[in-house]
Amino acid sequence: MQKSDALSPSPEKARGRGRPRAFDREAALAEATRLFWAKGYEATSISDLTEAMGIGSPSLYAAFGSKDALYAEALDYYREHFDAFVWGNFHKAPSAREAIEAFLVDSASALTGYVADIPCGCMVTLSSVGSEGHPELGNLVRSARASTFDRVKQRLEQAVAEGEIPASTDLNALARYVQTVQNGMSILARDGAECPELKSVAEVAMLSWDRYTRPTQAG
Amino acid sequence: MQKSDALSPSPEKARGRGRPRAFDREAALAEATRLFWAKGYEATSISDLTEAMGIGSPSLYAAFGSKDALYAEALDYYREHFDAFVWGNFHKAPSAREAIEAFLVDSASALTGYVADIPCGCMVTLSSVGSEGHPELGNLVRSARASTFDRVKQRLEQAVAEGEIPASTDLNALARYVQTVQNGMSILARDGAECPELKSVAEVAMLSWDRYTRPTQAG
DNA sequence: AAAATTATATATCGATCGATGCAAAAATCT
DNA sequence: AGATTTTTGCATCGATCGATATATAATTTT
Repeated sequence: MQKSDALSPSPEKARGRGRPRAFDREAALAEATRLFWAKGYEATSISDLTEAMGIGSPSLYAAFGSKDALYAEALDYYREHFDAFVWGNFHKAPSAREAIEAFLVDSASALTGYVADIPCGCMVTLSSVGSEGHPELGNLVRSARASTFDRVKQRLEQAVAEGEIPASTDLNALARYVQTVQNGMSILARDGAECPELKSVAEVAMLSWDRYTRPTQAG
Repeated sequence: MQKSDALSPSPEKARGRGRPRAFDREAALAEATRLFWAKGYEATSISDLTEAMGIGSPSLYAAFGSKDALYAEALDYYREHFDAFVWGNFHKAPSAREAIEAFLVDSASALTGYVADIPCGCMVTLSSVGSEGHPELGNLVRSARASTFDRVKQRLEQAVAEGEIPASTDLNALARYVQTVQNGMSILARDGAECPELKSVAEVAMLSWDRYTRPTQAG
């Protein structure tokens, strides 16, 4: 008579001592992700997390193991649930130019919170984890940051193969450039830049693309 | 007989008028700046600071007041001693285009530590102070970040006044773009990007300038 | 319904955080 | 010289950090 598939959440929170009901792990992870995203790893304390999740610290440790492990899971959650805001149209675009433009324009929207009720800036880009004291998490976020470059460069290679851009193009320089612009957007977004402002940045940035992918000017 | 006039700030070795065994305040501030720069505000503890400075915590508090105040002084020290690496040629350039190009190219050198033995990335750009818990310092670094935009935009306005670029140019978009590229460079530099890589980014970025400052294509 | 299981809340752990009180020690002033 | 001044090193403060042991209560099994 009880199916109890491990997640039958009730939004009501039981206040009694003891065991009110198994908390919703997914919802708690979502809260943790938002908190880490908005405040960063070090600035987010266990107290902050347990308060936002509505659970006690033993439940947190039983469910996620440690603060580090929770952050790692939050990173996965972030990439799984929010990357589409930035990369969705990129992957659907028929040409590299449209893909890059979609990536930058959609980044402008996503990073400023115009597409959903989310913190400003990219959780991965703005994470300062790894500067000291957390080498494992540092490698994690660094590799996450590197994936932006990888995706862009891979798309550029495809564009070369398809003849969209000249084979003589310096794909590393171009991909680093795109990565640089998108990274910079996160910082501006965190400081309060608005979506239209960043969209204009994206448009200006694309002018370099047009120029750079046409080495011999042939108007 | 004694040269200490008891109320003029010692110009040279910063020898306190009391006990000469007093530590070198300037050198200590330099160490603190480097530490904050490399590790960030929250990740740098008082213990880290006192160890690097070679003093005890009471001396630190007597000399600087608090961790916050020390960070504020470190920011001043940073701007006073290292901004020239990035802005020196910008201010000397005869045209806005050369100024912007110098700014981006010199940023590539400075942010990757090619001009001196300094941490990678910009202390101001990468500072996550203000995300939570330190509103005063947050405003400080935010305004410091805003100064990049202000300087660039002011130079663009001058360029319009001098007829270097069309009056119809969207200076906000262009200045935000330059700011975005330079901010992004800091993140790449922190992740280990090399100087030549960022210089190529600067060159690609300048292609947008050439295109954007010529609204009616007249190649 | 009683027993066994499970996950919670309370309370607290040692370590470290930023910040200070105190007395010893060194240099200037008288 | 001695008295005063001032910084330092040692020790420690209360608060908070991340993490855990214990006890209790709701759920599951028998």
